[in-house]
This record gives sequence, C-alpha cells and structure tokens, in this order.
Amino acid sequence: MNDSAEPGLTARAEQTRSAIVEAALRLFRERGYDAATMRAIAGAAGVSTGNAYYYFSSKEDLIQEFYLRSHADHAAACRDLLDREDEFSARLRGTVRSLIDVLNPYHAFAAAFYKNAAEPTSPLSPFSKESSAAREASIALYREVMAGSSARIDRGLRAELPELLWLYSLGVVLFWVYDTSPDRVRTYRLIDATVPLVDRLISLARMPVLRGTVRELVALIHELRN
Amino acid sequence: MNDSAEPGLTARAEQTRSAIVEAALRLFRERGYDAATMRAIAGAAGVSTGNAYYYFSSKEDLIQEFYLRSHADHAAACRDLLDREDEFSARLRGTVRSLIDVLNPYHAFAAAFYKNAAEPTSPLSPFSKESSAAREASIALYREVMAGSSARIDRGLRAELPELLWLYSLGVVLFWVYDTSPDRVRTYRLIDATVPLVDRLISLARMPVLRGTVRELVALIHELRN
DNA sequence: GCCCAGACTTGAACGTGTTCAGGTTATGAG
DNA sequence: CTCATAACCTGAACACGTTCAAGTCTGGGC
Repeated sequence: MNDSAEPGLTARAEQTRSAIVEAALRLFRERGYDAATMRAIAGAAGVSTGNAYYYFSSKEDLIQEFYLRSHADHAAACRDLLDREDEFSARLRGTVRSLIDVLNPYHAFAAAFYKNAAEPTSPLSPFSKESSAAREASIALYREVMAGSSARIDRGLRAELPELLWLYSLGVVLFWVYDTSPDRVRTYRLIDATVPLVDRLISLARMPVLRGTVRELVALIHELRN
Repeated sequence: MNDSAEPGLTARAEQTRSAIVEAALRLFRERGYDAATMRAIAGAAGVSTGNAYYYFSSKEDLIQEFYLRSHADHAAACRDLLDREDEFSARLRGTVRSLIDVLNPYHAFAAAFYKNAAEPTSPLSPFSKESSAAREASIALYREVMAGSSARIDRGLRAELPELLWLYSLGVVLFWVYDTSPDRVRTYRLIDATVPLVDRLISLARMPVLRGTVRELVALIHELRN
C-alpha cells in the first residue's frame, strides 16, 4: 500500500499522477518555475497537456506537492536532533537550519513561486485553507521544538509560541528567498544570530518588565484569530 | 510645468502616457488586476496594445505608477498630523491609519498585485532596486514620525528605527491584504493595539535588561545590510 | 518648401496557462 | 460475452502578456 496514493484513483492512474509530479519537480529544479511549462511537464511525463489538468487543477497546484515533500524531508532531517538534544537554542537553531538545507536545492525555483504564495486568495498562501494541513504540520514541528526542550517558558506564552516560532521560520525563509550570497551563508548567519535573541526574549518574557507586554501580545493574537 | 512629466517625452506623448495610466488605474480599481487586460487598458486609453508597451515595459510596470501615487496621497494625508502632533504614539498611529485609508479603495486590486511584490526578482518587490525610490520616500516618512516626536529614543536605535517602523507598516499592510472584515476594521484594531506595544518596546529599549539585546539587534541589521 | 532622423504607433504573431468537446479504456452488472 | 457507465485521456482552441517588423508622424536643419 502506497500511503501517498490518492483515494478514487486506480493503480495506473496513480502511476500517471506520480509521473507528472516527478517531471514537474525535476523541471522546476532544472529550469525554474516559468521555463518549466505545462507542455514540457506533460511531455516529460509522457502524457498530454490536458491530462495534466485532469490530475492538477493548475500549475500552482503542482506546487502543493512541493510543499508536502519539503515538509516531509524537513521533519525527517530534524528527527535525530529533536530526539537527542534538549537545549532550546540548539533545537530551534538545528530545526531552522535544516529547513534551509532542505530548501536550498530549490532556491531559484522557490524565489519564483513564493510570489504566488503571497497572494492571499491563492491556495498556495501559507495562510490559506488549502495549506492548513501543511501549516499545521509545520507548527507541530515547532511545538515539538518547544515541548522537548528544558527551557522555562511563560505559561501564557506556551500556547502561542509554536505559531510564533513558525512565523519566525517564515521570516527566515523570506530572507533566504532574497539571499544571493554563495551557499546562502548569510541566511545561516541570520539564523545563528537571531536564535539567541529569540531565546533571550523568551527568557525575558517571564520577567516583570516584559510580562505585561507579552500578555497583551498574546491577548492580541487571540483577538485577531477570533 | 507638470512635475510628473517624464524627460524626453513631447507634450503629446506625455498626454498619451497619462491616458494609459488613468485607464490602467481605473480598470484596476473597477475590475481587479487580472480582469484589467492590457488590451482593455490600451483600448480604454484609445491606443493600440503595442503602444502601451512603448511607455510601460510590462503590466507590472504600470503598478509602479500606483506605488508612486499611493505614496504621494499618503504623505499628503499625514501632513497635518505630522505638523501638529508631537506625541510619538499618536504620530505613528495616525500615519499608519492614513496609509490604510489611502489603500482601502484598492483592496481587491492590491491583494492581486501583492503577489508580484513578493517575488524578489520582480521590480515590484518593496526590497528591489527599482522600488528603492519609493522605499526611501516611505522610510523618510517614518523618520519624520520619529524625529518630530517628543519620545526619548535609545541613541543606537535612532538610525535604524525609521526602517524598522517601515517594516512594521509593511506587516500591517500584509495583514490588511488578508483582512476580509467589513471596512477592514480588524486592520484598524490591529494598528490601535500594536502601536502602544511598539511605543512601549521603544521605551524599554533604553532600560538595562533590553539594551544589550537591542544593541545586538542593531549590529545584526548592520551586518546583514553589508 | 523639402527632407530625414527619430519619436511614436500599429496590429499581427508568438508562447503561455487553461478549457473543453469529444475520444478511448477499464470495470462491473446482467 | 455484452454493454453501459465512469474513469481516463487527447489535442485543438481560447485569451492572455508580450514582441516586433513595419508603418506614420513631427520637428528642425537646409
């Protein structure tokens, strides 16, 4: 049983679907998003153009597949660290660094499609309903980063921190998209420099000076979520 | 002397250019970005499709015009407040609220084009070279918000705060893009709730507990800017 | 007045993502 | 085995953004 199989598809259809995904991701990686035309993808998969639209309602839809695989790779890449390490900084740093490791081969491609992700009505937006499964999975990873650590965290903050850390990782990815340095070293430097800041802010959140502000921030998050 | 005139264009050509811009912004507002086709824009302006490309190298290029007008409108909308008020919170709150006021008629349209803005290689990106003039102008506005206020601000932070406030406004705009509440009331609520937090954080930045973190943050900004 | 260089304008044509009317194939009921 | 139904598949066609070879107009030098 192939657990990536979709319901309602015969074995042969599933094979066709996979061929299209493989062709798409390969061409995205090799040629970039724009140059990987639907005709080229369909051709490389050995099907007609129209048939690709039988399985994927749009070119953007193919990117959801990229999301899913990226997250799976990321979760796998973190596994060892999250099982072994218990210091918060090291857990967060390793998790975010491995996210960048996983995304790096797709840098040119990702730059092109993150523009679609910013469109709020697009199903590709990280905030959209269609992406909620992928988003929840990512947030769960940061919940594990927090929960498995020895750090003492403000009680009111605990419920919101995973989502805030996920937002932090989105910020890092945004920086990475714009990063033109060799091997994206500046992104890794950004991570190494900001993780201690995050760590310190979380510690400070328990102190009297900041506790009030943190409480307001949490209340704000609640209100805006409705 | 029309100060919006471009160099190297005859009066008649300038008139054609203006007609295209007017038609574009009107159709963007009335139909949205996608439905306002280049053929429709050119037709509404009374010129051929190809002629529109003589003045604007792409459809995205027409959006730069939107940027320019928006900023001019925003600066004008803030003028009174910035000349009158001297309390930091009120200045920041009023400035960001008036930004949303200015953008509101274009909400549906803006949602569609902000996706292009997120593409780092796109000239529309707020971080791109092509947008640097508009960006500098916006940052200058927040420099004025800071400089004209009576707030005491950490010496090391002063140089970076205008850019940080601009980033804050980008965050508000991002929220606004996703805001589906009637009249975007949630965006205004977000502003009213976050401005005091920003104000408090700026105050706290001068206190010993946070001063070190702020210094590191400023150093990080410097390093990442190169 | 004449003419030409260059500013301006045109519309057909290209390649793209996407659609669709219509074909082909597999499956299960009789 | 028959055949109807649904799943699967096709490629021509559509509208779009964009390009370009070819036209028209205009100002200024003679």
